[in-house]
Amino acid sequence: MDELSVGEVARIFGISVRTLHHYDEVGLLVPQTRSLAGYRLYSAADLERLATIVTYRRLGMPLDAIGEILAGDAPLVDHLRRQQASVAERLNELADLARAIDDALERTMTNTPATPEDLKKLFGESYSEERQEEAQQTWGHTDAWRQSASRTKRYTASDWAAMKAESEQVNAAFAAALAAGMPADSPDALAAAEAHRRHIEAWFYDLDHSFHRGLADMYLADPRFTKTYEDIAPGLAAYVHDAIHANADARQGSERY
Amino acid sequence: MDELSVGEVARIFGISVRTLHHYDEVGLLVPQTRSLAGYRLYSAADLERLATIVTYRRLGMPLDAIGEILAGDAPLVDHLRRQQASVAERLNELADLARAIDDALERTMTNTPATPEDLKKLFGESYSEERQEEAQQTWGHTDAWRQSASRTKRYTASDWAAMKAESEQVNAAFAAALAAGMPADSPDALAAAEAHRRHIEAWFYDLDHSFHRGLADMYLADPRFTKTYEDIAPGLAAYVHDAIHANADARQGSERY
DNA sequence: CCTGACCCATCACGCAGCGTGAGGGTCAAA
DNA sequence: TTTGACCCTCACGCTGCGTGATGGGTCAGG
Repeated sequence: MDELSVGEVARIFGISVRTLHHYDEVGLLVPQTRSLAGYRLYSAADLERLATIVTYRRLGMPLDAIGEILAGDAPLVDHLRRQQASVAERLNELADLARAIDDALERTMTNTPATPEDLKKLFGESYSEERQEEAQQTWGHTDAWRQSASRTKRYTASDWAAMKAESEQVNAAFAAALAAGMPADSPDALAAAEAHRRHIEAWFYDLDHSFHRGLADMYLADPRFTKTYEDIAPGLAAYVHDAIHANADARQGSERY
Repeated sequence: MDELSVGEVARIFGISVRTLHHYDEVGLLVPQTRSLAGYRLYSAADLERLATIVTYRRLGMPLDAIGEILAGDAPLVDHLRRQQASVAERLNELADLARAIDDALERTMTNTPATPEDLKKLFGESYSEERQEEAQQTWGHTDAWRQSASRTKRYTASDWAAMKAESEQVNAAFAAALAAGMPADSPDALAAAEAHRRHIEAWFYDLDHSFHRGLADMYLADPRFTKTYEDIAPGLAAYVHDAIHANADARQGSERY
């Protein structure tokens, strides 16, 4: 007898035994005979029918539609067209979805706050989590710190990059004035000091001229800040300090509000 | 109190009440309070959370992934990337499917025998099922009919269209020879007659020259055939008849096998 | 005759995300 | 107080099988 068991049929067609059981359950492919022990036995005709089923299944057709086709109740072409239409629709939906996800991804990327890793990449040694801790200890109770923290926590990597670029321009202005031999109370130096103040206001916290003086003092007192400026040009730290004080002197009288 | 019931929330977000129930069941969105009667009451915070859920749901994200994002257990970007990958994969699969279905459809179409409707469209009044019946009565017992029937029953609409185009060329050849004043035994007329014979052999049944004569006689005897030719050009029916006979005279002697 | 290694069988739950009743309280207006 | 619109909690249904659990069948070797 050339009748095959479930396992053999499954291997031949590359489908699972469970699938054959399922087709039997729903009446899509009921094997013509059973052995005495109740084993399903598939005839050549069954295999032919199964071949058709597997083919249409690969086209994503639902089982009941395949049943109709095999029963001759409905023309194949109709089902194929319906399949075609539904696949086209899902294809469109998926394409929309893909675009929506791409958009979301991009928006998320550009809106995601920078991670400590991002910051290390941007600022090198001058950024470290311990230094942040220390600063938190020292300044954490001040309004300026809280304001700064609440703003910077939402900064993205590109925000930080923009900030850095701007701050380098400010430093370059100081360095240029120093290199040109301008005194610390020259208009150029004052302009640089004012730009420095506005830069900090723009990115971190409100900074009036008296507070700005304090900051300048700290730049000289804390060797890490001093080093930052001295690395750019020797004498720059003191120059920046003096310029800021001169700027505060010059402007404080003219503040109006 | 600005707490909303399920129905209100559902309307606002354009989702179903059942969906809200489901989110509650699986713990994705458990409304903060219940009324005394057990009604779900959604707070502003709940609505915010729901807005996020709905957004990600529109991106096709599974509920548990959304849960993780909301819990802060997993970064959003990871999930978005996974979504992106899986959507891209499904998109490819669907595109393959679409192609497979198109192929299947085309194969099916080109292999599907033409229906009587197709034939009526192609041949107009000259095709009718009664005429087929009548022809079956008259010729059904002949070998030529059987051969023709067994071949034509598999012809598709495009096969028939090709046959029609070819037959019109043959008729045009006859008409041209007639219009040019060539006698029915001129080489052009003979060539047309031979083309006519081969055309019938190619599409319908084996046709030797003696059988061809019989066919020519019938074209004159049956007024429906006669009309077909006379509609093309007056005198064409007789001309075709004569040409076929002349062609048979000319070739029959030279037939070698 | 027993044992083991594979076959096969029939339940029956699981899944993903709700849809869709069934059966029964609740609430505000008339 | 009745009505009608809402709300509640089960609980099954859908698609096409995957994945055990539990229990017999078959065949070769000891």
